[in-house]
Amino acid sequence: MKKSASTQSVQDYLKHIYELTEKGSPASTNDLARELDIKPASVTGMIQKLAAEKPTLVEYQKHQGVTLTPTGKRAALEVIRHHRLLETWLVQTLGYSWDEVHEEAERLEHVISEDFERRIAAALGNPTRDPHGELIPTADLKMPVDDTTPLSSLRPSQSATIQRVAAADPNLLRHLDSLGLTPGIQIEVTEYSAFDNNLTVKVGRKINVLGLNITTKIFVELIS
Amino acid sequence: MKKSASTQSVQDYLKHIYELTEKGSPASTNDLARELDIKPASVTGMIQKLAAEKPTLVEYQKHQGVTLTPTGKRAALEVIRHHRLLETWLVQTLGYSWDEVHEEAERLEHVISEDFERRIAAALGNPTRDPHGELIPTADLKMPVDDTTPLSSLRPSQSATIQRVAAADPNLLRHLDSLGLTPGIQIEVTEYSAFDNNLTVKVGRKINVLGLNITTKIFVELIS
DNA sequence: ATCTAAATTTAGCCTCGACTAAATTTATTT
DNA sequence: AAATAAATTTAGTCGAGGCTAAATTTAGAT
Ligand SMILES: [Mn+2]
Ligand SMILES: [Mn+2]
Ligand SMILES: [Mn+2]
Ligand SMILES: [Mn+2]
Repeated sequence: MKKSASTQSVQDYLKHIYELTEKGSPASTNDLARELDIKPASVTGMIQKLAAEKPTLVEYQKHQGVTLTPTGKRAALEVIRHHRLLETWLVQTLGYSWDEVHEEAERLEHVISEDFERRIAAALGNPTRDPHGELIPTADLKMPVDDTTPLSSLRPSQSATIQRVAAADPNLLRHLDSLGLTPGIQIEVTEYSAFDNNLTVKVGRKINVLGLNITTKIFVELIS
Repeated sequence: MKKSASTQSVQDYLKHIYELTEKGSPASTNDLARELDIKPASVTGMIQKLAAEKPTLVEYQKHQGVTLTPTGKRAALEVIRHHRLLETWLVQTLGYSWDEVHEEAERLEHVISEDFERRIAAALGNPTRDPHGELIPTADLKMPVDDTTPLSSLRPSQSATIQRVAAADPNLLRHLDSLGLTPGIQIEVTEYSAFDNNLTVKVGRKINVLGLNITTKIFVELIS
């Protein structure tokens, strides 16, 4: 067990590299710079440093982007686990709403101890998803597989349960909350417009017409 | 309302200057260096920078030590309030013991939002003392006056309630806990030895003979 | 195949906050 | 009043992690 003691900065780099490489391709300098809100030149510098460290965290080929080594991936999942457990816990025990937790968790994720992590995980009953429905990496740092489908792919007469809402913008989150579109909620698609891809969705007794910008961000599990 | 956004480092300096100047005299470079575990030369450098900042946080005279300005004092109390609320909250809601909380609070104190502070304060019922009995600065950043007396000044037949235990060493804290010497507990002094200043103290039905090293660290309120 | 635009890297610089070694000031003893 | 010791400050250096401006590579469009 190594205590690598990486900095806040390094942890954020690893976290965002993880997210950008989830679909398989390496993370580009520019994308990383945009996500981290750091200038591309600075990102190049940091990536080069990371790629040169003792236990290599990152695989880097000039002009080809970065990927994580297994060690780097574990470090990233550690931070992501912290983040998602913290969000869950802020909502459950301190009454935060789902649009408020991200910013707070963004800072706390870097400073809590492994002991703290264990305690909140236990207090919450080892949850598998955070308030937005994002999967929480397990204690041994494996990311569970997500088998949800985007709401945008459903068609009339299909019913489903909302599992995950992939949105960060607090305004959008509050809007979705006001429509009742939150994880755990059951919905039914009643209409589809091929022209604009709008879906008409029944939530409880309310009916909403949702555009692609929303339906691609909501992930559901079909009810057979 | 200014968001000064001071760094972790600056916050720790201010906090320790506050503590060292509580008895009236300025904090010396060396004392500060020892408390912060930073070399004296570095402390001089930081103090000089702090004394030169836009809203002055610190009063500094070469070779005469530092004191806090009202602004600096407020900043220090803000951090101390965070620390003590966090300790209280870690103990109450996550089952930490009083010898474990300090280290965790030491890191969290710098990253929680004012919103977080308000939420835990409210959830705890706006407590006035932390798990060690230290007074928690109020929401408007005033430090309540402490009117306790050291246990060492009591004499046989006097009874008192433990209010505060001024110890940081986890081993000592665990020892005191095992003796039942914790805030809120009632005690009675039955014997005093003028030779070694030992006090014999009755706690519940247990009798302990305590040396100066312990009795000067326990602060009580006399029962008239 | 060439030209251009976008992406990426290099080079040089900066601030923060620490450190060591050396100089200086203040305090204590003789 | 000196001499010595202790405390403090100065001077110079370092690593982390940013930034800008300029050079270079790669990718896209004729
Ligand atoms: Mn988040
Ligand atoms: Mn973060
Ligand atoms: Mn503490
Ligand atoms: Mn601290």
